[in-house]
Amino acid sequence: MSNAAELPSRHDVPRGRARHDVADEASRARDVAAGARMIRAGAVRRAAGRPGDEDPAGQSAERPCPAGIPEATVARLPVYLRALYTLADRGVGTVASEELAAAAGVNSAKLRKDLSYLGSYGIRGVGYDVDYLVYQVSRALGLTQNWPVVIVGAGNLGRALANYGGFVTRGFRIAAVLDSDQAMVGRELGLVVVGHVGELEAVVASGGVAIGVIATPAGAAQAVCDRLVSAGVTSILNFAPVVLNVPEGVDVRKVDLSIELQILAFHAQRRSAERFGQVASQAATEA
Amino acid sequence: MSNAAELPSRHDVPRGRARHDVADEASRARDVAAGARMIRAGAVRRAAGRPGDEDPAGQSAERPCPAGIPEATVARLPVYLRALYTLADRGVGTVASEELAAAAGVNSAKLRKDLSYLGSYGIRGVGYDVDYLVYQVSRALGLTQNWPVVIVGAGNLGRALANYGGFVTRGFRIAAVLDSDQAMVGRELGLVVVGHVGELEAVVASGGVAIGVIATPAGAAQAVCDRLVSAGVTSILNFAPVVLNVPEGVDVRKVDLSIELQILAFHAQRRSAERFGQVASQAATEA
DNA sequence: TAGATTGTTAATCGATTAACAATC
DNA sequence: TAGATTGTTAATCGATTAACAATC
Repeated sequence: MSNAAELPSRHDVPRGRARHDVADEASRARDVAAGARMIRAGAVRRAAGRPGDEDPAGQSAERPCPAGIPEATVARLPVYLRALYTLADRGVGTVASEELAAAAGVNSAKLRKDLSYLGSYGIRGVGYDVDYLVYQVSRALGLTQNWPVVIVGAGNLGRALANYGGFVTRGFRIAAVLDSDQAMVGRELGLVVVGHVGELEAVVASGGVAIGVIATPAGAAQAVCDRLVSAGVTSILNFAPVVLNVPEGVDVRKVDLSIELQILAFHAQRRSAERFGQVASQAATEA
Repeated sequence: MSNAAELPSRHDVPRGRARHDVADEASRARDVAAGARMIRAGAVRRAAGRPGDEDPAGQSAERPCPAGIPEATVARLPVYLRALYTLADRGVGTVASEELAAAAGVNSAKLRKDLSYLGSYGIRGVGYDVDYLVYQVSRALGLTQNWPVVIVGAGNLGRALANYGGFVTRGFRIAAVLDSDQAMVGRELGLVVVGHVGELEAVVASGGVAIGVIATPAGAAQAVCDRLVSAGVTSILNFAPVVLNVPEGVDVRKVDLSIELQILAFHAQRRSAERFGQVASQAATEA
């Protein structure tokens, strides 16, 4: 199965848009070697290297950015992608960097620079084709694959995650939700049934799971992490409030409510301090 | 009520630690003007300005960092604070930057530089007093106040947040959980009863709420945000997958599961690409 | 004192941004 | 062509880090 055929399908989204040949953005990757199909053919070709390079094997569509994309850029691509989907749903066919940047909450120079790391997918004087850019950003992020994810911990948070719609959408699917509590095992959450955490290794192996989500209490997180890593998981999203120790080559991202709240508190305090001079915040002391 | 008296209490945590005069870290801020109580008196004085400055008003303890703390540092302070609490619970009285940095998952130079923005709270040749540093970091973050928080949205996520223990702990308390669904109103979540979202303005006003958490569906988030802002909330933690528009002076932080997953997917893809050359990841295509 | 560790310096690195030549 | 907008340059800004003087 080609990657292109796994482009997250948006054809289920009702739209009444007037635009060219949308149905087959996905097919573009397949027959891009056929060349100059549309206005964009030049841009696609250029993505492989310098203008004028011929890219005879048609690999530009397969490997658009051999050089590394800066971390800060990677972190913003999902935001752009979301904004692009919103535009597409509104029937917008083409968008200028200024508009897209506004929708994403960044400035346009940053947006253009970020997108330039993926390749030259815009048209000077015109803007970016929304669907085409959706496809290119999706592909850069690895979302033309469908990543199976295992969620460990079926407490409040794990249940929230399993029921979270955005999870099942483009690029990810829940392979399993596991819990150590037998009372939890067997319950239906979203589309899956909670399994016992003892199945962790089997689920990872049989499901080809590369991404694990830790939604356990803090005390259990490191042990679960160790087991995920031993089983072959190399990407971990950690909701437990602990710093996980992982070997080289394993990627951990952390989502931490209390840290976010504390950062907000810092700024709130600073604002109060500015308003009241040296006196502490009314907002908090009143309560 | 003085700020110092609102230092988040840790006396409920069972500990068997051998250390000096712990009971009254909180009181330190009150009588710090009394001066040289301990080895640290010198450091405290210096925090106000250059070594040798006299700081006759004793304001150093009230305003330790007149200059701005870098954003990157602010974001790490909560991580240090957590590591410090863990050390304190283990009965550790003093910690070197190398150890604390390891516990927090950063390098020691960064840790020392970060802490230096708060003041000079270490002792050369010795390290940092754990309890004292807990207090100083807490104060820098504004956690010596107790911030009332309103959570809007009592769906899966809102319920998870309301039940989240870390929420109620040091520095924050849930003033209300609100939902637009009458079927939800009246249910008990953690320590509070779900109210109707119509009460939002009243709750914010009467509770002196400065921090709002948006845990609604994407479609409702901007409207809720607007109402929170109108009501006077200037710090917002947004779990809805939308870019919120807020006026100048309102601080929004975003927690977004699908963005984190997408960033993980990017790195996972890159690792597969490195392993297999140009071929796409097995992990995902197998499944 | 001698050993240890902080707080700070300065060099390096990466990210942001305005401005504009390229070009649609 | 003229107007518009991209992609890129270069300057600026902020963050990281190793190294070490200060000093406990």
